Amino acid sequence: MALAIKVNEESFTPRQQAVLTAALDLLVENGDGLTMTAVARRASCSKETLYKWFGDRDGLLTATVQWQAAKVRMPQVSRSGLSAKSLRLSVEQFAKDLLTVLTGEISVTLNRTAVTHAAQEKDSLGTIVLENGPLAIRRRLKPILEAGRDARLLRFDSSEEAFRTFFGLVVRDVQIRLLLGDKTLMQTNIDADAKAATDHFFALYGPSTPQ
Amino acid sequence: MALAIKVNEESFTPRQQAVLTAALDLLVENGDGLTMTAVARRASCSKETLYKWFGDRDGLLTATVQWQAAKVRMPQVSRSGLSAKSLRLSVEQFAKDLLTVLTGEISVTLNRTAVTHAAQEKDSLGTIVLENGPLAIRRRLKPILEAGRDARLLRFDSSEEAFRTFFGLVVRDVQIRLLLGDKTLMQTNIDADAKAATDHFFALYGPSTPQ
DNA sequence: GCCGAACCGTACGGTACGGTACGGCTTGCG
DNA sequence: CGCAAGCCGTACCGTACCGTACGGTTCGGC
Repeated sequence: MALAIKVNEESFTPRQQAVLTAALDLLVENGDGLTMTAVARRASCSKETLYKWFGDRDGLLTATVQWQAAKVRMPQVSRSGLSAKSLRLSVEQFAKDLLTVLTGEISVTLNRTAVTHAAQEKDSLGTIVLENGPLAIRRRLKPILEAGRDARLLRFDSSEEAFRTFFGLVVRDVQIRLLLGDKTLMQTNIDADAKAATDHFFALYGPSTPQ
Repeated sequence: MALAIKVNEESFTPRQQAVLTAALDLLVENGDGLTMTAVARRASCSKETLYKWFGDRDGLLTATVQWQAAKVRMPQVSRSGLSAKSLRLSVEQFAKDLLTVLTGEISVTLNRTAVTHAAQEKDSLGTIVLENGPLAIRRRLKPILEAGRDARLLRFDSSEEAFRTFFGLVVRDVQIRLLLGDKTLMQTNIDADAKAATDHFFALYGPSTPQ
């Protein structure tokens, strides 16, 4: 029955969170290893309890992804003093945080799980990951960009387009390669990549550049 | 047993290709619907034949993905007359082709399949898709970029970095959103997006721009 | 026309897993 | 103490699907 979205504000009991942690661990260490029996054993609970709490396997999966995705709150960047330098630092920090999260094992696992789920006409996990991933990022970055525009430190017509370009400059092909299991992708210093992406972004949208 | 990579040069018989087509159709129309029984029924062949030809389910899956991925050869762009205008047109055409392929149903299905596969410590499909997707694109675009640099029409230190930035500018968040089943992503005119990406790329790497 | 090879259709075994039922244990409460 | 509720552990059932076996049919070679 899947319980739809139950997490929004009312959280889980500690015991339930222990179960979700066990489920997430199983997901991370073996993508398809999330069987109800395995979760029950790992969490030292009974399958009956799992079904009582989460309805069915999909409900458990959804709760796990939702719960974990909501935990991935990247640190807020201060948008107080809005000088050219502070704006640039904020953006660069944002790029760093984004890359750090995206290249993490948990993010890769969650995205893989959601993609697999979406491959079966069931897009609920995909929606959750989208909502807590790219869209959450957008919601957080957009005000910063718009503040930068108001302060004449950035130029763009559509903050949506600006954000998506920023996303592309930062992420590039990193995420898809990780999802596909590419191991030749060495962690070439996230800091350097974030700095380069920020340079590019300001080259495109900075005040002294056309368009 | 999976037959490792068998496709490289020796192709499949027409009958075998009909089987692979059936398998691909099943994949596209229902991601997880690729059961041996379904393929056999769709292709009007016996399961015994499937196992004889492809070894096991993984072999069939691998053959299907490999065969289809190899078919996705984007049209070559001419790099003959290398004027500023022709280079720009080549790059823009490349962006268009890339977006067209990536947003296609077959590409989404293949990538989802490969991601799912990679989520199970089996990265063979991921490697195949990587090899025929991003890496093939890179192999084809790099010489164009380097020719542009030789002709002083582009500036960059590493063609690898230039390519990856291009990829990011073109793809942005489109692919991950499609893989996650986002339906709010209207096809906002691939041509316009390709043009914008090309503009950005030349703004960053064109001859009159620092860095 | 005969034979063997390839293949179709189907039935069957084995297994993995989702979901349910039930006995037993602990805990809190009157 | 007695009882009820919640939960653990486990046995169990039904189903889906992989992989195999086998009889029947088509087809090319001799």
